[in-house]
Amino acid sequence: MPRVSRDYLDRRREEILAAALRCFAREGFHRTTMQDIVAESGLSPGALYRYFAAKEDLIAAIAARHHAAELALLRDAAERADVRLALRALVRAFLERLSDPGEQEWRRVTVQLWGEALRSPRVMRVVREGLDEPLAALAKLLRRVPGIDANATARLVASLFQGLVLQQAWDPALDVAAYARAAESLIDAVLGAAPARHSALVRQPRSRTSRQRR
Amino acid sequence: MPRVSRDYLDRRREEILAAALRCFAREGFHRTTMQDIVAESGLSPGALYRYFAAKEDLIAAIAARHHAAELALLRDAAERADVRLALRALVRAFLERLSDPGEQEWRRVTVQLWGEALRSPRVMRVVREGLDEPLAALAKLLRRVPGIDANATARLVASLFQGLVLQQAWDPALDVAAYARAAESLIDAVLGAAPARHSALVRQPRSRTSRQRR
Amino acid sequence: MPRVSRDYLDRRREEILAAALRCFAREGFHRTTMQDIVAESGLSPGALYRYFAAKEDLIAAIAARHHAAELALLRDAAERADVRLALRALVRAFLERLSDPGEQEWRRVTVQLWGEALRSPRVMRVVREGLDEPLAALAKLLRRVPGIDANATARLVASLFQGLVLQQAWDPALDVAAYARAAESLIDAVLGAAPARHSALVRQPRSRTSRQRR
Amino acid sequence: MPRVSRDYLDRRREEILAAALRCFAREGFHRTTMQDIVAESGLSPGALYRYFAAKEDLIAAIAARHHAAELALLRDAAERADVRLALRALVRAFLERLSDPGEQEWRRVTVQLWGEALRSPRVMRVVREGLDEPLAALAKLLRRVPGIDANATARLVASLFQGLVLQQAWDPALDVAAYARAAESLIDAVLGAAPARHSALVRQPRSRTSRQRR
DNA sequence: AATGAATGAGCTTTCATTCAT
DNA sequence: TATGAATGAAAGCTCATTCAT
Repeated sequence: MPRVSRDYLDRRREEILAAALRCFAREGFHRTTMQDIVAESGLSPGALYRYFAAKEDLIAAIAARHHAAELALLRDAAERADVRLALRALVRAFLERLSDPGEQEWRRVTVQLWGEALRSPRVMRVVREGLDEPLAALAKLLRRVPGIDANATARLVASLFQGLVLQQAWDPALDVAAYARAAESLIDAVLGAAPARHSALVRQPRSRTSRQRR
Repeated sequence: MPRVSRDYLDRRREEILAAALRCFAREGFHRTTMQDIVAESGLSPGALYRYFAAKEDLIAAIAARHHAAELALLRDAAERADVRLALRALVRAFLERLSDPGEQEWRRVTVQLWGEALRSPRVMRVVREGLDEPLAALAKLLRRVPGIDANATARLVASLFQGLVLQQAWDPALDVAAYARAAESLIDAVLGAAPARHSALVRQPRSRTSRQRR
Repeated sequence: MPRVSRDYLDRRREEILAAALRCFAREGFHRTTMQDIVAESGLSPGALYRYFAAKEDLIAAIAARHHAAELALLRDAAERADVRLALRALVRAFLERLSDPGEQEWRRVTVQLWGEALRSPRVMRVVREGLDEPLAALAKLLRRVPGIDANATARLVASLFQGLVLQQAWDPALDVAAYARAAESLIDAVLGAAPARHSALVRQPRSRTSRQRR
Repeated sequence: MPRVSRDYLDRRREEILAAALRCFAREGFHRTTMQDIVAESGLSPGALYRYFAAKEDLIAAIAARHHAAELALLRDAAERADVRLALRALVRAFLERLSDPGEQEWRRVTVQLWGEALRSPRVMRVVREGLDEPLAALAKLLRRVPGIDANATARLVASLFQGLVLQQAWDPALDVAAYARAAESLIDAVLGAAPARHSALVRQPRSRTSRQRR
């Protein structure tokens, strides 16, 4: 019989994940100590361990949360009837996310997750699910396009997003909008049609400030 | 006046890097201890530290070596007169590398490097050089294609390779050849021509066995 | 909100300092390992580091404690109206301390501190405070004596104590009482009066056994 | 049958000791590595070890050299017929040494030696000889003064010198000349005579520059 | 005699996790 | 439930010394 409401517990959980995310983005998984997260979250070590039994659980939970959001975004875009419009919506949605400074922390952590998956079967499971489901959704969409290998092409599309995440993590001043425009041209070319107008792409707030990460 | 030849020293250095690479691929940077590398290399800690003053130096040296090889591969392909042939040669060369089981360790380490760069300015420097030079070479090549943003498109191409490395690291059974074929179709589409025959792509030695690492 | 009382924490701290003192006296700063202190204190390394973040902190804390006690002793003696009586009280108090076998460890550590100060700005600060305050108190006292350089003479007096500490550390069988008597004669001579009776000087428990430490 | 002259060997030995002294003065015994001395002396480790079989041998050799010079200085002064003149000559000679910047390194090392003696029986032996012989010479001199404890007073005099060395090591800007004057007044008082003129005391080159030793 | 690469025990410090209160 | 002091294995790295050349 819980002494506090389920809701309260969930909120605490979210706070911890948010604190952990900030730490991981700032210092990396391995340089972040549980004490750092304890300090960032304002909890005590004992309290923290009631919610997450190990450091790796934090990593996995963050990854799961992350991928759920991405899959939602993808499904949302993929519902469109027209393949081209769907892909374009996807590019635009993704670009919007990348431009959100609040999401930058996710980005940095994502890249670390990729490497971490190679070490931890636990993280690998989450990360692969995070890729497989989007791949399936993309492939389903692309199967409507004749003359292409839908599965392989889905992977190409995934690569375009992964590469962008990576390159932007390394260089936050990267011109995301130009990348997106080029990606749309590419999509148009593949879909074998005249390029559509790039109506109203979100403008990339290119922060030209020196990006240093000590 | 050194007691041993320059050559001997260089060989030792290479042996150490090879030992470190094996360890990093197996256990990850952070789970690999210097003792692990010492054991793997058959040296003593003191000897190891004569060659590399810190663990991070090993990481950076491995990255540098890695990128030099990749750049060479890229330059080699890019010297072809025809853009399409150059890109195709590049895809093929890359695919061959990926198929080489001896290179699998590099792949796994590469993905870790990506995350590590976010934490270590030292590694970031090496990693960015490892991207910037290929990007410049690709952009130079793509500038010959009218109507595209050469720089952004170069990044797209880089993404295709990065995504492939990542996806293959996660799943060594990935059908690299299918990915390559789809990439070539994509290139053809962008270059605005009828797809060429995929004459003799290297066959991917698909190991279908599930690989688990504790 | 600490789980244990402030008092408990303070006691632990003192225990650690006492353990460290024993180790330092026995083996010297540099030959004493943190593991030695851990073993001597009965704590774990982690616990030790909760109280003192570095080995040097232990040294500095011991020095500070030491000097506070000495300053108190000096101030106590210096409050006497008569200069001669004050100096004599000081000599006597000091002699008593030196005779206390419980203080022998402090002595041995003191001498090491002197050298350590030359290397560590941290220790130097503590050590200089430990000299400057007594010097000021002595000079203040000596300013009442006409015809002498109070500051320089204060340093002479300090030297008499320092030399005694040093010589006794090297030879615990040293005849401290004889040294003290000679010092009192010297003080009498300087103060330009007939030597007073050496009423009741504490007897030095001369351990004549040769002490060897490996 | 030596391949090189005895003289050559001796010169090498001296060079090594000089290099070691510089290192010890700069970094302290324990922070100085044999590699530091190797670098400072321009030799190789192997060569260094032909002359001194262990680090401690260097320390002991430096101490022995040091004390021989001091004893000579003392004997030189003590030869005088008049006790007062002898002591005054001693003070003056000592003061000159202290003022010599070339000797500052010895001073810093001396203080470390004092602590080191407590750890190393080897060093203790040298250090005690370095005190006992001067004490004997001083006591012999002071036995001519009636009504004093020659041995204890010899120790007082030694303390005056030890304290000066210590205090100057901590603060090179210390007014050595004032200290010497006060010491002479003290001697005069003890010898029961009117203070003599302080004719030509060596001037202390008071460097008021900030004395920092990192 | 000299060289300098190599040795390897041992150092200080860290940190994920536990558990008495 | 929450607290935070405690644990202790293990990490990265150093350095006095040796010895094959």
